[in-house]
Amino acid sequence: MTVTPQECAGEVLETIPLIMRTIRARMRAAPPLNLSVPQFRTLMFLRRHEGASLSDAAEHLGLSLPSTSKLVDGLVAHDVLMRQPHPGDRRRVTLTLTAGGRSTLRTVQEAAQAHLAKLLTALPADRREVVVEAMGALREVFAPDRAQAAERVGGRT
Amino acid sequence: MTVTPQECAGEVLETIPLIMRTIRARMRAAPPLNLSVPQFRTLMFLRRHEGASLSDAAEHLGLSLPSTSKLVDGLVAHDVLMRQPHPGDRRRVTLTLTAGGRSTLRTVQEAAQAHLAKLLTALPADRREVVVEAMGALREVFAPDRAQAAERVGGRT
DNA sequence: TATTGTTATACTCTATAACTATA
DNA sequence: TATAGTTATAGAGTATAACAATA
Repeated sequence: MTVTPQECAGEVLETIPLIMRTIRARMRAAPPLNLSVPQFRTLMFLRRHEGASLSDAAEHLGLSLPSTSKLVDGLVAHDVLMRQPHPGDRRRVTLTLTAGGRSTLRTVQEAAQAHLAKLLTALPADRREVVVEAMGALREVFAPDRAQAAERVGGRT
Repeated sequence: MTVTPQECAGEVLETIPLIMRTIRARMRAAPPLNLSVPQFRTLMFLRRHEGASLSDAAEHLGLSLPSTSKLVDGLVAHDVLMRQPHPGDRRRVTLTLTAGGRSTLRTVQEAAQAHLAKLLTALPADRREVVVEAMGALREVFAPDRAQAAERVGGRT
């Protein structure tokens, strides 16, 4: 069976928003902080890129600078993120997770991942493998710079 | 290689928002109407379910009734959707695409799908097949009622 | 009383345009 | 002049709570 790009695109268009809905709902429901998906992604990025600038974050997130700035406003207001002056270039800001932010992120990530994992137990292992392979392929297509395997919390030990 | 649910969940959590970002951006950029993803999904649903009620749409979309009502407000304002009284139960509304809405939806869907398809040509056919299989598996998990193959526009002929 | 939908209110997400401060 | 970021403005998405109309 040969799958055309059009067919593949149709499946993606049908399926991704559906999954997104579940991810969003779970993220918002996860204590201790009701993070939105963009907020979560911002924290994930900053955990991997300590002290990144606003522009760095905007580029990674695929958002405009004003949107990113506002996103950061919210995170700072919730005390999970710090905006600090950049030593050496006073136009820049340096973004860093607070200790609480680090802990919140860990908790929320584990909760969201655990919830998805629970749903995914409905699939046999070989179909989960297909899903993992597909996710890799899609990251190559949609974000060639981030095509490596995702971070694994609670994965094989 | 055995893939644990946790690993699989991590990959999904990393990848889906990324793809979603691209889908959203393309949808908003597609003439003749800058549809949001929820607006697009609403129209897709109503094309398949002529004359559905607001509650039907809300359930399919996974949204609250007030959110759905507001979503419909916007679509009606753009003349792509009609709200009509339900004959026989005056509490209900009957949602129907306008002729323009039908045409707009077709155009936007084809444009979005074509854009994704173009990106997906970067994958060899066997990896696209893996993606299609994975989408099917994920729909089974996240929307058991909609696990059939997606509608295909421009697929194999 | 239960169901269907809308209004009120309050956040977040997102963009473009205009602006400030620094290099 | 170019770069980094913020503020102003605007529209969409989303929820809960309160309400209105109909069954």
